[in-house]
Amino acid sequence: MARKAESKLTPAQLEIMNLFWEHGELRVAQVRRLLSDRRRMARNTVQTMLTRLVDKGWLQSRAEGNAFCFRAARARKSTLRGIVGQVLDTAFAGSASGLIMALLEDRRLSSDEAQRIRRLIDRGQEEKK
Amino acid sequence: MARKAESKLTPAQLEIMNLFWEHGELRVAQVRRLLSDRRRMARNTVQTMLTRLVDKGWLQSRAEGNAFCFRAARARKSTLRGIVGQVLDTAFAGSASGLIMALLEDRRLSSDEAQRIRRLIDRGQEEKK
DNA sequence: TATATTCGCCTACGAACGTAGGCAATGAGG
DNA sequence: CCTCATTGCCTACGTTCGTAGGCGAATATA
Repeated sequence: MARKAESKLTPAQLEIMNLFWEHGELRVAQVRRLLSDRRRMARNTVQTMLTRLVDKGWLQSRAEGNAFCFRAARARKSTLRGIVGQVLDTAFAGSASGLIMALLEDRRLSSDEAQRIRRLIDRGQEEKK
Repeated sequence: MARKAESKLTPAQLEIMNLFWEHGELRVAQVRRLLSDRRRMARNTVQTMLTRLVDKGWLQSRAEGNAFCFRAARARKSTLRGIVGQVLDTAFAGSASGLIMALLEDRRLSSDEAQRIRRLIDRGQEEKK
């Protein structure tokens, strides 16, 4: 599949991408409205960001009547995988346990989450065999 | 402790900080030499980056003779914790298991690492009680 | 029909980054 | 004493990011 250069997303861009992954297809005004809860910005700011995200291949746009519809061009899953991989390499020298250690220092897990994670690890181990 | 605004490190900056966390106190020329393995840059480029890192409180400098010595001003551990926390919030909406899931999808763990991580989780759970 | 709203597009601007050139001082070697 | 390499400091330049203003077209509304 040759992931193409993965031009890292900034936090603000990621925040926008999250909207698309959650809501599917959106128009500029909708993005702005959804975003307004946590981050107020002018219409043109949103427009610019969307345009740039299209330029870099994170969004696709489709003309619908007089306006435009945007939607995510890459899956959330693989994107997050890329982000984690990036952090893993640059900050933790590839040590997954190092990363998880930092994670656990920062946040206490709920028993529920701990359980879930344990299952994930076990499953990963099984597949490997 | 009031972590002060944590003005995020870029990948290049993190690469430099890693050198300081590993080697302690360094001068410009040394940084450049250590860096040259993976990233060749002019002396002044290194100098500029160090100056900026000092400005932002990531490094401290100390005059020694005619030259300067730099060293990390913040601990590696808390910095990494901050980075992970940032990713956790912006990309995974605070879901630690989501992050770990992405991690496990990207890399197969060695049995060794899996074991270590399980221990980390168990320990976290014990402390909580 | 006249006015207000919505939208796309072009342009801009300050900050931060990565990159680096050039100059002045200082110290080492001949 | 003169020359050369090292180092600090100031300045600069192209790019990306976040922010947004303004113009013109289309659409809705009075």
